[in-house]
Amino acid sequence: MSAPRYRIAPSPTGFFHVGGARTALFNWALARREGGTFVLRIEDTDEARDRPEWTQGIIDALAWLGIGADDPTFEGPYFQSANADAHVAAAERLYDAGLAYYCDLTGDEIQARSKESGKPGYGGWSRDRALGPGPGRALRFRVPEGTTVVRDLIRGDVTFDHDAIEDFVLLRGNGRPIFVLANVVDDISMGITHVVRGEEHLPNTPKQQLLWQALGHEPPVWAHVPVLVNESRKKLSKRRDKVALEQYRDEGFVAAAMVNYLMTLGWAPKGDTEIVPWAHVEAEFRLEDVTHSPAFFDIKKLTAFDKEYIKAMDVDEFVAACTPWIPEHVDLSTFRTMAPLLQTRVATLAEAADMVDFLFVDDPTVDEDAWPKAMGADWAPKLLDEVIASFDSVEWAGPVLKDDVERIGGDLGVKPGKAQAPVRMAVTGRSVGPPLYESLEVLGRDETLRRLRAARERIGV
RNA sequence: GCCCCCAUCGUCUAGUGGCCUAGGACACCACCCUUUCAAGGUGGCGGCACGGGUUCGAAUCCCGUUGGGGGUGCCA
Repeated sequence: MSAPRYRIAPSPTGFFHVGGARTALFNWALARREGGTFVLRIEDTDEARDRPEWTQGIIDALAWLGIGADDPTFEGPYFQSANADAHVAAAERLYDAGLAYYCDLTGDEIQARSKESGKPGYGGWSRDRALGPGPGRALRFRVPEGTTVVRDLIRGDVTFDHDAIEDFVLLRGNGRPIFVLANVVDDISMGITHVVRGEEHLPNTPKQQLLWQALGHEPPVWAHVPVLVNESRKKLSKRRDKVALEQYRDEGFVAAAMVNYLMTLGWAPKGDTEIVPWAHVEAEFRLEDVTHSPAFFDIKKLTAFDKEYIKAMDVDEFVAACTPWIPEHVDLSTFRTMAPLLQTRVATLAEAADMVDFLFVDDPTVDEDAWPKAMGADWAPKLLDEVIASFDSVEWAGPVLKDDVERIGGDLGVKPGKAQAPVRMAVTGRSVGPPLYESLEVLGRDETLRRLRAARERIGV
């Protein structure tokens, strides 16, 4: 048997759907392991052709996931529209062979007839009228009697009665091919052997299989993966759900985490951990093991995966990954010394710079809601006064500063956890953040004292 | 309406007739640790939709019910 060829056929709509991303990953894993190829075919439309950035967006999104154009496994992108002549030619071949016929009924007429007869849909009105091609006439496929069995690698054999399949349109009245036709013709001409796609395509599969056979080819191996749903178990939609892969990328999710998480939707690696490297996925993933039921795309769990991946990075890797979100005014070497403290604290790469931004601005932005709680205690002014006095001359090292603040707090009858609060608020402007004394060490004596004095002044007497 | 798919903790899943007193992960809760927040550690909560079969034995096989989802255009 020759090398398998997998494909995805996304329609460019301005963003890449996370569900499409998962399907791509499934195909990619298989193609790589089996020494096959992975074909990207854009199901483009007139509108999309005027917007090359949409197609580029898909390519960029795939590249982010690690599905790269520089890998010989990858092929494409191809464009459906480039093959339009072949689609029409195939349709005409079917007409010549008597497997399709022309029909002059309009949509309104079909509806009227359906209403009159009480039977929904197109009733095969023009089947035997022997109409030739002509303006406004659509070419319909003559669905034969019988049944079609779709052999699905995930779902097993699914039987469809032809009675329930209409004589569907191949060419529109204007002569342009319809999606199903184009899809099959392209799959055939590109030598696709495996069609792994979303479950929503399963009901249309018998039509495609019929077309494969009518065109004289053995149908490919089918596999329909469960859809991704939202919290109300509806298919993820652009309108109400966060489905654009690009959005997660821009918010600072780690690509490897996204890849790993997406793979666990409908499939699970053996063992007690779901956090597994791609190499493991590539070696272990089997379509036969894919779940049958829809999966909820859970951002909370994605976030948990992201934290794991961020924690596991080495420092340089982490700093490099954060770079796109680090503003100009941030000193990179200072950021790097703080980095290990951030890695256990941030959920996304974008949060890191923000968490230590107080180190790099003239004055920290004060969280006014948190201020009263941190500064309101009656011992707070006194503590600040003594800390200021002591910090003026104490050795400037984190552990020393810690002992100092805790000693002063202790003298006032305040526990270590509470004692640091006013200092933290004064210096960082917030009640939560990275470890305080390490931050002070990095900030330096002069700036720390300046901020402490400013805060003390704000409290007044 | 018709067709198709699906059904294990809140969520993602393991489970392919005895290993199941149904396992893990995320989330949640509690405690420990602790300079805030995290991280880490320990423990807890929580599920086979329902009803019939088949079988010595069913989460697992069959049938039905209910529930959910998808498809059904001269859309892609």
